[in-house]
Amino acid sequence: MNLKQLSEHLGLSQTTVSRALNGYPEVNETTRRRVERAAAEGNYRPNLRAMSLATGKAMAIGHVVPVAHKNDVVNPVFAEFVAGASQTYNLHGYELMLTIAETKNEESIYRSLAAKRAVDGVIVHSPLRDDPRLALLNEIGLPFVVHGRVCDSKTEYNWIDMNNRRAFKQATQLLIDLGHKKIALVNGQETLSFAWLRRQGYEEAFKDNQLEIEPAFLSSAALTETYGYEKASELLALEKSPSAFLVSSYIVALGIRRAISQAGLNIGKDISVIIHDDELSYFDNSAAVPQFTSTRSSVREAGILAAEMLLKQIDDPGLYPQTQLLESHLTIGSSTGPYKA
Amino acid sequence: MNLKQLSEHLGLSQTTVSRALNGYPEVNETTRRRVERAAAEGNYRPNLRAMSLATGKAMAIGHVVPVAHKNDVVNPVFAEFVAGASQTYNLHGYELMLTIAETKNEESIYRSLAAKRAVDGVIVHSPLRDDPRLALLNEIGLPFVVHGRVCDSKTEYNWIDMNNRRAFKQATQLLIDLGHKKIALVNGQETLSFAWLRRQGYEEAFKDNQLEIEPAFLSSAALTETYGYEKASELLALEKSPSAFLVSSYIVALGIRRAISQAGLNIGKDISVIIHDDELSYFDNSAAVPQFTSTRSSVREAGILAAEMLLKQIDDPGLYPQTQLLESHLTIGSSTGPYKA
DNA sequence: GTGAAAGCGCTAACAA
DNA sequence: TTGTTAGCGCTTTCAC
Repeated sequence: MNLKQLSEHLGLSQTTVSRALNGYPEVNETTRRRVERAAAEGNYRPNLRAMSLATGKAMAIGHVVPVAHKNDVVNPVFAEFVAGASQTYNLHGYELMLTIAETKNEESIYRSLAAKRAVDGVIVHSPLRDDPRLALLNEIGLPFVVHGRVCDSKTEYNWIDMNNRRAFKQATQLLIDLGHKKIALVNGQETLSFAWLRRQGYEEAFKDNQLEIEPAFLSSAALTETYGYEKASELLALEKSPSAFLVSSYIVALGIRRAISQAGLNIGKDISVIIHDDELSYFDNSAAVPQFTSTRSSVREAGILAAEMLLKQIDDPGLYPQTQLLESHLTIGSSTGPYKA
Repeated sequence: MNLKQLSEHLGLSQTTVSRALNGYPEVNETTRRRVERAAAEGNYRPNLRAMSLATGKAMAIGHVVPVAHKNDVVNPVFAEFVAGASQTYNLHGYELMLTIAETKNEESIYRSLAAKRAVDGVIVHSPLRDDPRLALLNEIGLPFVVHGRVCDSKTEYNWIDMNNRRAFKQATQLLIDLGHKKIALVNGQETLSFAWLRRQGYEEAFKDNQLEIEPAFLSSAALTETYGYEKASELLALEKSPSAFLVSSYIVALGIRRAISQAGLNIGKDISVIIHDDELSYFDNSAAVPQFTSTRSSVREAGILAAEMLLKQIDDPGLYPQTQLLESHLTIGSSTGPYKA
């Protein structure tokens, strides 16, 4: 059923039917009712393509997720974030257009998205500390919101982020409070903003407590199980091995736990582990009462907010730039007393 | 730059330019070159909306991912699968339209996707044992491929799946070969096909070895860390507690490991754990040499194949139905010798 | 309050 | 080999 058929069926013009359905005020209320009923009965939905051709709006938002290498981990947080965004788009009649981009084609993907008029704006995922996409998107004039931050940007832009720096500072502080001094940070690639900020938090806590950082305890790589396993094996074999691990991802943590088991050590007895992932945070120490908190819902919340931000931007370009910093909810009951970050 | 401008610039008709760009054979090769160069220089890309309005093809595929509850885990396999599919779509000029659907609106989402002419076909994720979506999609005539299988379907349909039944049968057999009899299966919700098939594999292995299944060792629920933790704690507190866990997801495994640590047990010494996830599979037993294998790439492969299947279907509806069963690659070196499933 | 008509940017008969 | 013309299904002036 299309507009023409519907209007013929009703004995009205396409114009009137369109106006009735789109909430124009000049339509007679009785007519509107009649039209709405017929539309519902006929299960009429405007053809999206025709609509967007006529209005010049794509009615779609692009999410471009970069993948560095063929088999790299697609950021797992991403799924929840997107779920939130999707919810917002549904509410506003927008579609979500997903593109997985290998870094080499990335520029052409954004350009072609814009040139094809496929989307009205994009969400930028996995920002780098100094991300060339900002300049690119500004150049082609495509509205965007960054999920995360670009640390080294001189220009302003829309972003929404978890407070990674603060979360890791507090997690580190917790371990220090428990008496740990040899804390290994098993981090993501520090060209990525989130990992860089997490490391800063770690370092700040050490500085605040006038403790020295052991360089061998800092590591960063793509967040895979294998990385966690190999790094932890290596560190545990050291003469001066860490008494605690602060881990940037639960996938990595799986590997770390495997190495710890294999070394014959016991988490909570011989060693402490804190996992801090946007999706999942917990503290594991048998001296404590580990209280698990998932932050999953706040990632989804971030997706909702990012999408709203972007739609607002598209609606009213004057709002630029908007920003939001969300706190991570790492709730832990520990032997040092309840801890709330 | 649009077609009109480009053709005026070239002194040709829109038709010729369009034909040249779309590879029609009747175009003079010299003209085609000229057109292609001008198009590249002007960075011309056809407006997707106009194109799809004219052709009647949406040039987009929908991926509809169901989420049962607000904070349910979005299947993590999904990201890799989608990455594969996305790759295929890029190659064929299709877009990937993502929708996160709460089960209650699901029907209307499919209907509206079809009515709005937003997509030419859909990939169905997370199929149930008896999934009402098959009938729905057949009714509205939207081409589809199921990622997974609908066990109880009487009708034929396109699907691609990992061999869950076989993988879990073999994993169970491995544990049995190692001498385990008390094997807990910590599974996903068995209304979902994949979990149901995994359980069948588990049961088959028990039957083959004439072993009795302890009902208390079978559990199924949404795949969360908390579920793993609570279920394992409960089982480990039993008088007759399991000596091995066979786990359907690495997120759940995280919780199980937490419970095992807390119970003062050692994986590989007191207890064995096999995680079998489409994304990630490994066996953890210190008596063995645990050799880790990620099956991540085969999930991506499945995405590629599913997308190809769907595009073929759209191109030629006569091919219906197509199916593919992929084997899980669980490669393990164990004390019983190398094991290849 | 309603309708006629033009146009969004492309493709595809049909003509030449 | 190229061009003319008529749509695709909607929105939106402009006129009534």
